[in-house]
Amino acid sequence: MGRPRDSRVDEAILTATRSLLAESGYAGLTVDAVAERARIGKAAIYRRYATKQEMVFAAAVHSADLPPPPDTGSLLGDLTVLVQEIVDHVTNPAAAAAIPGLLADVRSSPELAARFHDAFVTVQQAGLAELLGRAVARGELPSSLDIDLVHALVAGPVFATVYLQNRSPGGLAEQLGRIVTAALTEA
Amino acid sequence: MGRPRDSRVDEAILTATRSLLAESGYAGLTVDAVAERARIGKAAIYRRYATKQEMVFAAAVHSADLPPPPDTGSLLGDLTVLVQEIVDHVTNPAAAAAIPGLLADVRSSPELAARFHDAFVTVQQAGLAELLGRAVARGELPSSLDIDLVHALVAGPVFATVYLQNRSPGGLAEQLGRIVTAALTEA
DNA sequence: CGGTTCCGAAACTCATGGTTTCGAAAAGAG
DNA sequence: CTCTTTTCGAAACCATGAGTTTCGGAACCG
Repeated sequence: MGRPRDSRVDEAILTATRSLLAESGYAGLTVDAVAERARIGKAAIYRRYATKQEMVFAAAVHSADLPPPPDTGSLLGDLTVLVQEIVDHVTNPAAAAAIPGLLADVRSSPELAARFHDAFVTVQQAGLAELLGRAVARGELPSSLDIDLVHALVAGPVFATVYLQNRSPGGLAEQLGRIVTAALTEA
Repeated sequence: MGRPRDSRVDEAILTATRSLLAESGYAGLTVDAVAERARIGKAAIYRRYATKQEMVFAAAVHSADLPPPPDTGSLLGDLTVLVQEIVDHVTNPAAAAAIPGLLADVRSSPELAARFHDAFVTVQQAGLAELLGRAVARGELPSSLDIDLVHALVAGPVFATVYLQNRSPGGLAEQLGRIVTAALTEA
């Protein structure tokens, strides 16, 4: 009942948020600037998102339409592709600007923390679990695997390279794919 | 010349900042609250630190008086101890609250970024380089090592466990020590 | 049509980072 | 011992930005 939301407004908000994230970073992003760039009123934003964080989350993370888990036929190949996907997501300009800020804000909001975990960590771990399951089925790996540990081993170095060392992760996918494969098969 | 700074004020600021970080987190920390808890004026804070970020940095990171690089006699032992030191630093309540926030703010301030990198990344890498040098001298490792990669391999999973997965890193030091040792010696 | 919800625009509140001012106290310089 | 400088706590002050509300008007459902 009543006038329905205009989906072009939805899209304009997300697009403006992404471009401003890339331009000004997370700290420099203001809701007024998003409204101005999207040529809409602030009320239209707050009708959709309760907080700035939710808006950023929707623009930079929720849109992480993860590709289906790859099947290259080998653990090494699968892992390398998965790492590359994480690298690609994390180096996308909007996401790169948003993720550290969200990671910080998440610590004062269990609500946002749960969403972020579902959309980011759980999704990555699901892809990883699938890929590891195939390796187990092929006999490449034993079935007793600590998925949290393997995920930390895969995603952690990407984060450290990009956010701690502030380096470009070129070539990291291949190196990390080899190392993790070796670590898992040698265990 | 003139009245010197009162070192008790210095200490009161840092102590108040640490306790408030642990209580309210980074987002909930206000400069007025620090001044009130330390029973000082805000001017005394801004006389010492240009921004809230610098204050937090001084309270939570700069105080990371890193222990000297351990020498346990083996690469496995040394790496395990180093990882445990990183885990301890990162799980200290004040630092745990501060680090994600600083990591986010760093991205809009090259000034702060450089300081953070020096006090955090460079320090960890120096300890790591020393430890690896000993292993090379003992013949445990070849001399061609990518220190950035090894650092990402060591620090990354700790970050992923604590900040992404939001889990307690108990037992991680031993597991990670074994895995990285294996990865380096099998390469 | 009538009621409800949307729209952009703009005004508003409130919290907070950061600056400045105040009178007073502490200390080095001469 | 006195003058000058810098500190001290306290409080007023300013600017920004998140979030709310109000407005006149338009779009849609029943």
